[in-house]
Amino acid sequence: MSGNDVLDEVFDHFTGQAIVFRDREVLRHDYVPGRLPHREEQIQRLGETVAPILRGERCSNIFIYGKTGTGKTAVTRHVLSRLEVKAKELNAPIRLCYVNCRMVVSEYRVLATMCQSVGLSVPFTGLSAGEVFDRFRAELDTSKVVFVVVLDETDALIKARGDNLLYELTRVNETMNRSKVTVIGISNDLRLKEFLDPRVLSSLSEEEMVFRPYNADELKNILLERARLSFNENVLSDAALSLCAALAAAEHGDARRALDLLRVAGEVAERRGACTVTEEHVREAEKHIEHNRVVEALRNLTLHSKLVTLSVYHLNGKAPQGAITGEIYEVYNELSGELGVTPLTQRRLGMLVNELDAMGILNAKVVSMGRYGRTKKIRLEVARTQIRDVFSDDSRLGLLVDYAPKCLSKQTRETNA
DNA sequence: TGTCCACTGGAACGTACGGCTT
DNA sequence: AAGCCGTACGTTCCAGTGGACA
Repeated sequence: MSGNDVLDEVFDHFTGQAIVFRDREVLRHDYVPGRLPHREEQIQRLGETVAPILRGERCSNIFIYGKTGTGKTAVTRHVLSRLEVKAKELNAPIRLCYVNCRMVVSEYRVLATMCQSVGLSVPFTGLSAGEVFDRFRAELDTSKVVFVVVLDETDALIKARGDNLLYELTRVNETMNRSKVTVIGISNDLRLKEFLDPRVLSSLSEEEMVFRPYNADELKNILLERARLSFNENVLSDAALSLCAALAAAEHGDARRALDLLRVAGEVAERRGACTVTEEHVREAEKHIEHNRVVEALRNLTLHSKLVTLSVYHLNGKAPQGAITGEIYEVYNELSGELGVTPLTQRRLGMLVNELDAMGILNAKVVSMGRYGRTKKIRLEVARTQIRDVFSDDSRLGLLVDYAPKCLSKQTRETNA
């Protein structure tokens, strides 16, 4: 059979029978459903808080905490979109601006996005943040309007750049005559308060909301609701749905994760030509998602981070219980030499290890070896085969996957002696 | 009980780069 | 063209530290 025949078969199979999905878009993260089960209380509370805006008054700043997939963003978007509609009906002047600080990670870009939403275009770079802020304030104050800015994943911005922007935003109302600004901060990190200046904290948290994680039953209801819209009738087995809910509930009640599992399980079933989505498809989906996450993360690492990972890979081959920073630096130096790259300092390597730890590629734990100092014990957190697969495809690193570091054989000889 | 190792991790600073304003 | 600015990525310096060992 030629390549074209194979493809024809694949495509025919896919288009001929849309058995599984009715509308898979409903399962995507950015889909805002009409109803948000188990968040009625939060919707009402947020609604009550922002309602004064409809009378042209500024409402309290709001800070929303909760882990990923607890519905913070969905509730906020839902309430604000209704607010916007109502404001239009009543002719109340409002402007909404939504910024995801993980995507828009610098203070400057956040300001630029805010400028955009008041119809002010600013250059990509070249101005100081202060200048952009002044322009934003001046433009906003040319008319009487309530400006609501939602800073989603604020924790990302604050950890990277500090709370200067938030400080400015909370004080901006003092210097404007006509317009008013309200800030809605959303954070995945409940400990964010520790990073904030007390002055910022007090004015930002005029109103505080905490979103508890969903439990398995609640997740099941959410999934049921979405499944009705996204799957065809009688396709999804109850067992598969319950499993998605249970797996996501075990992982801090993340609805996003549950929806991902459901979508991918549907796709697995579709690919296999199955008529129903079963528990087995969900298990398969779980593996699939994790595998993709790791492969993507490994592929996108910088050269030095890849070299560090590879050094841990080589060391863990000899000592699975974990290698210490000094050893890793030695192997890393040798690998860099093989590639003809200037190695980074040990200090920098320490930071790269921390980053890899945060990404879940490595596991680093500070340990004290008493008389023999304090260091980090570092292990690979992903399967060795995954490292092999991804790095073997890399044009530069491919050769180093099977390379035997000289400093390692020396160490082994010493321990044997 | 004090010493001392092998680091950790904070802070300040350096450099290169793209891109704006004047 | 000069002077800034933000960003990314890195270096240098150094105080601090947990706990085995003498």
